[in-house]
Amino acid sequence: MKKELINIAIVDDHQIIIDGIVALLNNHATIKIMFSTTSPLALIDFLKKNNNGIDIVITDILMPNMNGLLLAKTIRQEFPAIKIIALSMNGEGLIVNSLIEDSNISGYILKNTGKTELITAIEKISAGGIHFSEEVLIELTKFRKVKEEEIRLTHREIEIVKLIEKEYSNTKIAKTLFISERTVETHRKNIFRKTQTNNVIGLIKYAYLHNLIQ
Amino acid sequence: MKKELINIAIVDDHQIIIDGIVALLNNHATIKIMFSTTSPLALIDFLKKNNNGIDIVITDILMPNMNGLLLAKTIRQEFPAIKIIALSMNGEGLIVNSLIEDSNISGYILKNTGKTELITAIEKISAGGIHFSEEVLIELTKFRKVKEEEIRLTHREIEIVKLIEKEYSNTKIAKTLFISERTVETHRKNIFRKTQTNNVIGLIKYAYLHNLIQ
DNA sequence: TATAAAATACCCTTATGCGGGTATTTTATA
DNA sequence: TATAAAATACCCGCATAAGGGTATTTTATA
Repeated sequence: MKKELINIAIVDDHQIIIDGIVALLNNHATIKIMFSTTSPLALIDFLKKNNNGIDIVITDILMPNMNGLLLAKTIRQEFPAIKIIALSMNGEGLIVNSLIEDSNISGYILKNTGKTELITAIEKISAGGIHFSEEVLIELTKFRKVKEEEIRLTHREIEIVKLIEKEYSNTKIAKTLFISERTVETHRKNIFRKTQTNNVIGLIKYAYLHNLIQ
Repeated sequence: MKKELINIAIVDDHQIIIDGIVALLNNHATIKIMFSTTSPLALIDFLKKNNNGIDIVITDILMPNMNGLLLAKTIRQEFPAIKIIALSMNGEGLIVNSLIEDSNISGYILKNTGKTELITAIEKISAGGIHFSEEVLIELTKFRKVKEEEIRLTHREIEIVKLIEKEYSNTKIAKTLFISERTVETHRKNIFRKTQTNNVIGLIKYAYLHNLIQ
């Protein structure tokens, strides 16, 4: 027995985007918006209390508090039948990758694509398919290549990167970690080698890019 | 003779937000959306060719190509009768301030506010009033305080900051700008003094924070 | 056109970073 | 418990950054 309506829940920390999506999707006969919220936790609560037929969750992936990534993982674990569409401002390489690898999302669309693509995505995904914005696919292949060559930093190394980012000198890092300045220098050298950088600026950019900091 | 309809044009680089706003405003009897585009330049073109009664322009303020700030200034100069509502993801202190000081915008609303506030804002502004989201007002007073202590970097200094961020050494910066390495060192010293930093990392963080880069 | 601001350039010294090594001890893990 | 990985620590040396000055020329702007 096939369901007629596609039931949707929306999470986005920008109320106006929710209002917008609601307004434009409600005109479609096959789509029904059951729930919308600015709080990912509120969605989880809703699903737990009242999981009456939500098919697809549309979620922003850059939200404060609990980010879209965590939300996607939670939904995946607790409500595996629900499909997820990530909605994003841009194709953030790292997040895209995490979402697809760890959360098994079904779709990823950028906010700069129009309502037509959104509806197409919803219908494809509801039918069991997947949908990714073209830009996302491009970003993804770019990122995958980088990742293969990526060497992981050790805990100690990450610790030191964080102190470098806090503008600590080698001397201060040594004092903070109760180790010799020579050791700090060694770690620093290894970090540069692994990250393929050769100065602090390159390193800090790498750290921000790979989310080593924050 | 009072006009019944409020004629609106929308600029936002995210098509989905345009679709959303269009969808939710078109239900209102007093509001008519005359034009919408992802390109600020397209709006200027439209206004020049066909300035038939646009009352309010709703514009995103963080757009590529020509930013909302420039758009606001242009509209102010060339079509002073048109009122501007800035639409933003967050209350970016610097931009908020510039918009209000230099562009005389009539309203500033955040995207995390709902459709009710948007409509209220439009109606208030159409009647000759102003409307700012509460968060924006808070951000504004905070920023005003900071700004008093803030010293502006010169064009040359910003140029050099950008090269530092590109991991250029003083020697390379000197060669790139066809100036002496001594001059670069002087600029660097002045930059550190002005930004109240004392190493490249602090400087780069400052630059990112104050949007000197990109 | 007078004045201020910006851009240019030099002097000096000390501190720190960065790159090349090698080597030992500690901690995981197969 | 054997082996690898990680963390520790030292050597040397050069290059560069950073902090303290002063001073001239160029460019805006009132």
